[in-house]
Amino acid sequence: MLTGDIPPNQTIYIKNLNEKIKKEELKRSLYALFSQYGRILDVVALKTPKLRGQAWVAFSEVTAASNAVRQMQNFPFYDKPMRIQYAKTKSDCVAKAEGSYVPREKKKKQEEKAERKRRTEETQQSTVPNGTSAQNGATAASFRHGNSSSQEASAPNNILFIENLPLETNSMMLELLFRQYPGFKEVRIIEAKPGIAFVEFEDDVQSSMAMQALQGFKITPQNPMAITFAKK
DNA sequence: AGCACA
Repeated sequence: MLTGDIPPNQTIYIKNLNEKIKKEELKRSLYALFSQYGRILDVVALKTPKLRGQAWVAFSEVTAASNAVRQMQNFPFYDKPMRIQYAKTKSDCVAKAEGSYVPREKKKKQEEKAERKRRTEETQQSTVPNGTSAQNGATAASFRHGNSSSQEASAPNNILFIENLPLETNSMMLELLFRQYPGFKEVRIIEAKPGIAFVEFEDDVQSSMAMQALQGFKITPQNPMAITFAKK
């Protein structure tokens, strides 16, 4: 029983998170860590007694969630292995995107079931609101998904692999960019292979943050950086 | 262990 019998869901449920991490930092780190698998619609984390140590990450695609469940299973995140499953229910942000969102009023779990049934029986006269959201710019996902020769995303690594750099890029330029992120250690360029570089951080979480922040960064208009984790 | 969105 690895993930239990929970059917695939575009939202993942994460538990065994380090409860000492502040909510905002936790959400940002989760966003950075998981955005390599696809577009993230929302990250939810609460610190209430019942819900601390857990979080939900909603993706725009189920396949992104599936990859995340597999690849990040037991990933040591703030010194604790993440336990990841599919969420049991649909996220509000997803329902909103489909136009099927109904704000919850005070209700108990039993009434929720009844309401869910009622909702599906209703004829779908839901008017989709104005084209909402889709606010964050292009990220890692744009590159990997748009690339026909792309394979599986590499597992998280404290070393980043940078491609599509202008040929004249030197390590000083890259260091200026990457050293603004915590945990930065060093840049390595390969003289024999212009256009690529490796950037090392203290750990995977910090490298992920930098990846998220600088993904697609353009040193020249023709050269959006493509950042992935280096292969181990 | 624990499945929410206020």
